[in-house]
Amino acid sequence: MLRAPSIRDVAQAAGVSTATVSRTLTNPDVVSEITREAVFRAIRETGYVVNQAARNLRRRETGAVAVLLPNIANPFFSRILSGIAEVMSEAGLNVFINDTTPVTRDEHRFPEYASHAHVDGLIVLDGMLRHDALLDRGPPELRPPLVFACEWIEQVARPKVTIDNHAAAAQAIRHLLALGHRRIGHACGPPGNVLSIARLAGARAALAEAGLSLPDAWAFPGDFSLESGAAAARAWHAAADRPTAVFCASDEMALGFIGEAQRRGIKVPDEISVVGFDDLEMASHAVPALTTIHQPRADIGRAAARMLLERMLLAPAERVARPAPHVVLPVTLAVRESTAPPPR
Amino acid sequence: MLRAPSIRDVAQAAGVSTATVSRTLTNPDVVSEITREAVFRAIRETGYVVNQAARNLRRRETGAVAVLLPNIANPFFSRILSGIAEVMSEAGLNVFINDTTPVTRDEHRFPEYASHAHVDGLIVLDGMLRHDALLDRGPPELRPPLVFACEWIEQVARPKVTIDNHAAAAQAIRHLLALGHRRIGHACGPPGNVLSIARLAGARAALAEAGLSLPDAWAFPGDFSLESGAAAARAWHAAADRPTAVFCASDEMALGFIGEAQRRGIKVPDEISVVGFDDLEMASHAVPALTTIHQPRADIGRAAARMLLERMLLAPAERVARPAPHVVLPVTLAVRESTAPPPR
DNA sequence: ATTTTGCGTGTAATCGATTACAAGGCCAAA
DNA sequence: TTTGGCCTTGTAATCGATTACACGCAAAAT
Repeated sequence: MLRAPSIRDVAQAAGVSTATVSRTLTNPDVVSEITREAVFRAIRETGYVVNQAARNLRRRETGAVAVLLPNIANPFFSRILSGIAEVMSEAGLNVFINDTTPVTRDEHRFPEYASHAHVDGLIVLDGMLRHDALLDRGPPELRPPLVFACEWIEQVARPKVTIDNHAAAAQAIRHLLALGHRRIGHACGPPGNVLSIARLAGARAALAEAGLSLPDAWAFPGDFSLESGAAAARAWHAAADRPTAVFCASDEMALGFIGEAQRRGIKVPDEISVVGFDDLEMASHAVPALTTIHQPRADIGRAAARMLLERMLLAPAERVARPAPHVVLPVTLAVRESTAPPPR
Repeated sequence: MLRAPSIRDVAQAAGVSTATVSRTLTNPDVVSEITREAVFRAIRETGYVVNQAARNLRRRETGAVAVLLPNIANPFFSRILSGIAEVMSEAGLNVFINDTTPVTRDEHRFPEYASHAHVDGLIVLDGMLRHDALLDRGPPELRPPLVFACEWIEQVARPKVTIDNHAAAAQAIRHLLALGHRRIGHACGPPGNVLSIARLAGARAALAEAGLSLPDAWAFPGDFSLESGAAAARAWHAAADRPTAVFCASDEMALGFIGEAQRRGIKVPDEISVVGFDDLEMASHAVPALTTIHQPRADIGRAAARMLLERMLLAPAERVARPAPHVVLPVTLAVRESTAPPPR
């Protein structure tokens, strides 16, 4: 029966003990040069690869971190993942990616991952996870360090990397106000989502500054998806009294909205201005190119990954005691072609 | 010092041996009901979670599979990943996702993952990996089972799940021919890529059937990206003698092409028909909605995952001996609004 | 010449779960 | 009463790498 070469085979081939092989691998400086060379040669000859399971068991760590996100298929997340993967692979850590809602939409599944037995750390991009699932897993010292990125859960005090959604939404609205719009609607994100709430509140605040308000009829329900953007466009089109501009909670919604509007013969931005949120790659290639809030997605991922690495270095007790930092990354408004002064 | 509860703690709490606890977990039928209950109660009380590293070490497996893909940020892959994750999580396996080109574009990095020490199986979605990296890793019995999905590497004989790219491209071209087009161009995928090659060849074959050919000047270079689609549109627009239809090797290219064309005042499909490939979600929401080849992306992922699970059950020697199956999933042409008879 | 210092290496315990094997208990058949 | 068999459980070896500790030897210090 063929078996993968183990550290013993290497030790034998090099004529040293397993301890020396192990040291050569993790701390080459402490062994003499002659031994080191012999060990490396033996490793090459035998084709030895360290057995991670054994290493992890002994070191009491797993060498992996997990990312929990609501939907892998959402292009918004992909660049954040690249950012995370970039930092983590530099640090020699594997990244598990876990979709929290593969089956049902509402009950965000909480995978076994949260446990120390599986990963050394956790990055959570899903604010809709049940917070008790995150908290009810044994004493805090035993739970792996966790950081939130983009979304978060109010009840769970942990480090976060986010943008200022409230201010960004206000900025989008102010852009529309500056163009002369007075009748402004909002295509909302999924109800209950922290981002939806903050963006709606920011929009409301900016409108209030100008002495305006957002009538309920102009707060179109949605869920960040293309389809819900299209639905918002239909609702907008069907309304008797309609706004001259719509701020959408995501680019997918904005693109869905514009597509549906154009399909109905509406001219964008001549008849309706549309602002998005995220700045997906598609935003600048669409016609009209989408005016939107640019999020530094790769930076968010990198920052979250670095913050997690930092927390992983802390002793458990210290980690629990230390306050959770909150990094807020700046966003910019990318003004393109989908916004213009209101008609007439 | 606080330590996670181990199987010993459970055994002690339940008043049994660790062997019995282990059996209760993996094979509940062999222990008596009374003992079983006691063990489960003890597990609940102690908050025990099995230590994966220890289990993996003993069982000589890792409980994880890896997916190697060229670019997480490409929306084409996301739904394939969902399909893979769905099947794998049902099977109780973790999925590592690994971007093979995080740093440099050309040298597709081959991660440590290919080794048995890290994963129990591998799904490769990147046909540009250096094949020697895949093959030069010790004796074949020791390498983890591998299946290709979407893309593949000719030199590496392994199970694959793909579509018939040649036939699909031919189908797209025939659709344009049926509309009356005689001057048809192609926006190509990245050079050297198996998909690019098959799609180009399929397009050529279908043109040849009709007694036509694809002039070099109408084979616009590209790399599947939005930007390269826009570049193709610029090249098309600048040409003195131009085709009345373009078949793009990906939806992103098609959308980039259409965007750039529209931006230059060209009407799609009135002045140029465009066909895509993939059927991304965006395809049906764009204006005009994109005529494209629909790929069953989730099915591809699921099929690849199932095939990998099957191979993982085989004894190493048998796996090496057995021929590699090739599953070809059917595609359909989604005819929408971006194609029409040629002008005049 | 003797002691000290320190470098390089080996021995052996350890991480936590699994499982082959042995053994004990109980009941039925002889 | 004894024997055989089944069911349940425990003992202990094992997976492969890491690391505390000890030891041997050579160079430096006394």
